[in-house]
Amino acid sequence: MEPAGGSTKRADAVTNRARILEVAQSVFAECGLELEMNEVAARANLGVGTLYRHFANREDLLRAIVRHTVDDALAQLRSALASAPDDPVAALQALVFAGLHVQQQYQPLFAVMRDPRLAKLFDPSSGQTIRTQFLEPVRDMIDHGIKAGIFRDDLDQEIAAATIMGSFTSAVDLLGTSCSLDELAQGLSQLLLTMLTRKTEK
Amino acid sequence: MEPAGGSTKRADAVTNRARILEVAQSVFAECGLELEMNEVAARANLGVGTLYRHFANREDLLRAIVRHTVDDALAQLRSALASAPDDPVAALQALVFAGLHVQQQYQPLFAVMRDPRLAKLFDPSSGQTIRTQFLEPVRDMIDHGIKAGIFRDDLDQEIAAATIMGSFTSAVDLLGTSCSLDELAQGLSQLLLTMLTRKTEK
Amino acid sequence: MEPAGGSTKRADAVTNRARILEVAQSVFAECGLELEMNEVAARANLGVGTLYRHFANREDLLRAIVRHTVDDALAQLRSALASAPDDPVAALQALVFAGLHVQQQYQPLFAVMRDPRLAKLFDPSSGQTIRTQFLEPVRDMIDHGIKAGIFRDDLDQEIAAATIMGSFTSAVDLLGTSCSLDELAQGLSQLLLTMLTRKTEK
Amino acid sequence: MEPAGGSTKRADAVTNRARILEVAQSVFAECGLELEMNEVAARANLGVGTLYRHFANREDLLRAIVRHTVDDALAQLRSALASAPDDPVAALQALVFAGLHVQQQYQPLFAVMRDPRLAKLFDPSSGQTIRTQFLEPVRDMIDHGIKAGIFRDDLDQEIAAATIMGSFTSAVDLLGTSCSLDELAQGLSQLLLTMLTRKTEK
DNA sequence: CATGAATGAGCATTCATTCAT
DNA sequence: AATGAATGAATGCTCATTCAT
Repeated sequence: MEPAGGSTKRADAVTNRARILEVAQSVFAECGLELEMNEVAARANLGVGTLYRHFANREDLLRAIVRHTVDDALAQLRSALASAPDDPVAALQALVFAGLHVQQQYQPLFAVMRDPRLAKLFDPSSGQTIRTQFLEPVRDMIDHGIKAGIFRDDLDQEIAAATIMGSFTSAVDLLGTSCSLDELAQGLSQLLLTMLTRKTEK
Repeated sequence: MEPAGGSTKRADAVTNRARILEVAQSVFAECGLELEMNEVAARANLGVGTLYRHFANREDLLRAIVRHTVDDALAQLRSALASAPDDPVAALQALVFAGLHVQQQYQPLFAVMRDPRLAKLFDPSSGQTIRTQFLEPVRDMIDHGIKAGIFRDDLDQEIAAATIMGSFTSAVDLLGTSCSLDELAQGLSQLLLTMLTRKTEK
Repeated sequence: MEPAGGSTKRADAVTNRARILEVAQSVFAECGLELEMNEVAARANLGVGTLYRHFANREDLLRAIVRHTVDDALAQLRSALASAPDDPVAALQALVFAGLHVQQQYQPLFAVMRDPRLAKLFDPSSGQTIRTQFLEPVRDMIDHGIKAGIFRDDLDQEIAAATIMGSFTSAVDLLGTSCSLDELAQGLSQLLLTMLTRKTEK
Repeated sequence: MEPAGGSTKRADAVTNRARILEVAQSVFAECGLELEMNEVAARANLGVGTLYRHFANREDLLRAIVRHTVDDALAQLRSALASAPDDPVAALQALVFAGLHVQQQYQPLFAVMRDPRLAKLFDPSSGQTIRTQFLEPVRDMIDHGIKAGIFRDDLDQEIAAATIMGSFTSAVDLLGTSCSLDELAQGLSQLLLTMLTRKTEK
């Protein structure tokens, strides 16, 4: 069994957890919650036992995958917003692009995010929380835009935020194969701007 | 095992498939893709054997459930649109309400609609197709609105349709527990109208 | 797969539980608490699934074996006592014989009876109770003998009962291979009588 | 992993086997035959690898535990007898006390002594032999008592010895929780003396 | 035709043992 | 010599599917 890095085995042990998580994520992408421990182990070129050394059980691994993915996705969204802190329109465009990108990158995971069984893996409370987390950056963006006087101030921010997040998902799911991500981002940004911006005088 | 209803077996047999499907749908609502054949049979007051007389295997049953659900959901959307054929704004409102309703009614199914496992049950192509079907009624509505001169004519109809469909899902998923469906429908209709209608002169 | 009885399969189902229990008991005799479900199934010429139809899990089966054995053993002891209700000496002799017989018959089970893990299979309370049950018939016998004026009335009945039960176990365990059961019963009866009976005048 | 004691490794190595055995015995006391190599190693503050340097495999370790325990138990019994070489009654009392003590101290081991699984660890023959060893000191004691003219000379010494040994086990198992060891020793000594001593003139 | 007992492949998990460091 | 990460065979249990009744 040759560790990918080619370095010594002992040194590998240190990074093994990360490697497993990486492999597991790709298995998850194919199999969803039906991810099999044997499959993960085989693809990681590890014995099952080694898997269990790093993750106490299947649910633990699943949780780790979700957390890892969600953390990364949120980081990408926040980083996009941070790139244009003073320009709400640019912020929206950056968010749309990042949102579509994340959606595409992690499509299989988000595809399973609404599965009731996924909720059971987390505290009953946090089940709702996971998806709700994604509203936060969007809400922030809307808030900034309103305060800057660029976005309409009669928006129901919750509903607007949910709609925006949902648009990323459906755009990639339904149109992702027929358009490029850039085209999608263009069109969607424009649409959402129409929705968010003040009506300018004719 | 005697059929619970007490009606004659013969009469039952005629409608058995429909009854099973109904039961199966409710089992699916609880268990999602983890639906068990024994469970369905038991709740339908049938032996497993009889279940297999109507559906060759689990995947078959799952496919039938999905088709049945999708058909019903589409019918509800179309019927909503049909209720206001000449008033684009009313049509949108009706569609929003129907969309949220359907989303809530069939949440477990739609929650799993993008699951990689579900996709495997259909032709690789039709997986995309199923979800794409839902765009059609929305596209129709937009089209009518544009032709009636009420909706903006510079819309990317595809993207708008996807956004609208997506908004139903996220609204129910993310806000469904904190608002009533009616409140949601109100707020969402307004938001989407802002997005769709022509800018009126100040 | 030919059912032992030669009767129809359906009819077998009725008696299957008993057959499994019988087989399981003999597997238990060899393997003790490490009894394997596969082993039991194989020896019963049944699939594992069938085993699980009759016993929800390994512990359930183990419990059933213990209960079955204990019940039978106790019945044998009580029946021996009942055979000489009015003659304490004959009752002791009958008890000794039955005790040795039961001990030999179920040696492997009793060998495991003190295992702490066995206790965990039952209510924490009944853990002690199982073995304690065996004291009852012995105590009864002693009591009768004392009331009949045949046995010494200065006996600590608890300790005497425990000693008698213990003598069955050690006699069979330690001497069972070198003496016949009858010889053992002879010798042991005499010894225990010496212990129990009043000292007669010289 | 540094040995906990902080002493030098070299010095540890010398006594390692003894230390491991001690630890293993205490693990065995808790887990019985389910003793785990990792558990033993961890409690001995050693890597598993080191454990395997001293005991070729689990069975080896188990055998060593049994031998060690049996040796100690026998030594305690013999030492008790040696404390009253000229007084058969005192010898019995000492033996009873030592027997109960040993039984309590090593209850988990003796509880499992007849387990079929344990038997497999030894030559088919020695399984019997181990337990038979315990008869020897008891037989000696009886013999002395008879020769001293204190004990009855019509005793079947084998059966008497087995009964005495068995009484230790059952007394502790069945009554150990409700009486103190001293009370038990008192009562049991008296009972066994009744059994062993000559009938004195009225 | 309906039934449900039987089947057994499949999966999560454990733990004795090995061996590169 | 000591270590403990890695291994994978083994085991309990589930559930889709079959088929004798």
